[in-house]
Amino acid sequence: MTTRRDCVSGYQAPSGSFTLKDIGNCSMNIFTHFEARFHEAAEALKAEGVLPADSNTASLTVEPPRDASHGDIASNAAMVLGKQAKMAPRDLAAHFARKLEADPDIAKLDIAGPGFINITLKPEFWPRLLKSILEGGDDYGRSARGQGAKVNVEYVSANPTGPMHVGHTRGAVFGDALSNLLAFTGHAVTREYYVNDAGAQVDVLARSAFMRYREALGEDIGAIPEGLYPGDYLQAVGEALAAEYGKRLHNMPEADWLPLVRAKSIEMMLDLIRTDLAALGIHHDVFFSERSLVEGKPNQVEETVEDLREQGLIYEGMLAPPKGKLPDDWEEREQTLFRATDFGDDVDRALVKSDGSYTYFASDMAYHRSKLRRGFAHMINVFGADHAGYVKRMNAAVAALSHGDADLDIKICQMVRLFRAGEPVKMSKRSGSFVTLREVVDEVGPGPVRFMMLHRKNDAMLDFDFAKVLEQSRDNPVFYVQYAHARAQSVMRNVQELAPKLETSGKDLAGARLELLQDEAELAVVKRLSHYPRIIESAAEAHEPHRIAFYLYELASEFHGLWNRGKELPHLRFIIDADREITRARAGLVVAVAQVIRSGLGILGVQPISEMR
RNA sequence: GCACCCAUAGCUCAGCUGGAUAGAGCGUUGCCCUCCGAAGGCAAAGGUCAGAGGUUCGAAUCCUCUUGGGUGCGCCA
Repeated sequence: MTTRRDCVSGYQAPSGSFTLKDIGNCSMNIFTHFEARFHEAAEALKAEGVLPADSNTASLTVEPPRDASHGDIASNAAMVLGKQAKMAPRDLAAHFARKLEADPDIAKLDIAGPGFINITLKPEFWPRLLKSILEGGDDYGRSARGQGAKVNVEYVSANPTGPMHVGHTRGAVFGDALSNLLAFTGHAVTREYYVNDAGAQVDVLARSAFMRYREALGEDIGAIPEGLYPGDYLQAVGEALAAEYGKRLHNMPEADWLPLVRAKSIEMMLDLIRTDLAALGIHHDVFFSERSLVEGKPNQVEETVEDLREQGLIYEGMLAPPKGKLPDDWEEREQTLFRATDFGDDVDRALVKSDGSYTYFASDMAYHRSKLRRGFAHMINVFGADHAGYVKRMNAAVAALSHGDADLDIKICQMVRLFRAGEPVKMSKRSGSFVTLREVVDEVGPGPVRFMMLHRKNDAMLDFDFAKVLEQSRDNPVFYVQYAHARAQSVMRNVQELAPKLETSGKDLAGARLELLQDEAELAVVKRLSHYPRIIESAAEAHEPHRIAFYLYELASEFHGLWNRGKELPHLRFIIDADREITRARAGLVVAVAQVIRSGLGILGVQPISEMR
């Protein structure tokens, strides 16, 4: 397993000062950098006998303190180790302080509160850090933490029976952004879509398309019968079938035309879905066919069941009826069951239907077995809220199939409620008045859709207001972050106007006299920038891309604050005509802010804008 | 009946996997600005973190129960 220490284990220069090279493989994360220092100090204290040799330092953390007056970096080292050392935390903290005070980057070391060790870094540390941020460019924040591990992210997986519904949007965006995030942190990500092309629903789809086929041949089909898909998006399928087959399908028995119509319908519906997803900038690497599991030779579902049977995880038995409301057609019967309860599920799960075919769960097990066999020890599934009930059984399945060697994290995206200027948008499946993904994207654009969908924790409900996401105010985070980026770009355009010869790339500005940035608000922005790698790593570890959206809002807020100071105090403006050196240094800060916003938006899959209009 | 998710300021929500005096936006109140470095700025008030126990140096965060809301609940996909 990867731990924070892994990425600094090769660190060789405990007495050297902080440079890009030293922590290059640590994504310039100053917190992991100093965490390594604390671990070194702990080792030294073990050697001295202050700490027991077998002390467990796993819960030692290094974080930014909540209150800026507490310095730049804080650690709980003395508090988590106090008990093991049989010492008062504050006394142990003094030992850590003794070990760390020689560090050339540390200006001040305080022991505070119950035993926190607070570190204030030397003023010259920050210009060096800003320089390394500028030199890092688009790679600033990137991390090797994933160590190239293969991760399979399955998301969307909507039934190929029609266009994408707005309800699919959140999971689609979430899965895509999470994939970006994991790729940015050194994982080998495969983006996968499971196509449910084997069940009864695609037969219904085929029959629905067949109606449209007859319609395309000129027949008056009247109303689409109950139970079939009425959507007019199937007209194109009917026409395509008519063009391809003429009247030949018409006189065939259903058993003959159904596979042909079904294949064509699924193909066209997947094209439709791919187009919808592309409108949001989403592209999967693999579209995995459920049908391929049962049609393949040998049948992979059978193989899966046999595997489990050999492990003694399959039995024939009866399930107790669910308590409370009993299904109308409940009949007790013996069935083939998977011992899901051995792996934390509530009940054992049926694998074979009464007609002898496999259940959806059986093929889902085979599907995850396929993922395992394709070398994925790490899997993430993004589900909608309506599938929350499947989490336990899927985890049980993966635990059984992998013998506990693989992990599956199922992320549930809660519902999205649509509003139009504060009024809920009514949606009714019965009347067919549902809002499609495409309508939302076409109305507000992909950027605002993506940002807003990621601006909530995935397991909390989300309100999406068509009016709000286009509003130009601080209240609208999409605007506020984009505005910061546009402002930064605007400053740089002005800089170039003033000094056309000045090189304004980040790499060039890394050579500016960044130590001239001494205003409190300027340093606050640099410090905020220093948090970025940490936000990235924690968001990746927790599988929570929304943290990036919130970070960007904070960064934008800090940047706007700096801009506003320039209004009150002209000497703090970014561009000082009479002082090229300070202008260049501030340009470096502005470019770094724009760079980090661009980087974060890139992970969220949002196109930054360079000019407000 | 059972399982899972949620509950934090008047409203909408963060809270970095257990840290210090719980944060932001909106709204409210009070000042400032009318500036194209535009699509405002500063400040203040506002909290029993749903409730009750427990775990420990320390809990909004972890455990148990209760209350209120959401989502599901034999072989459907």
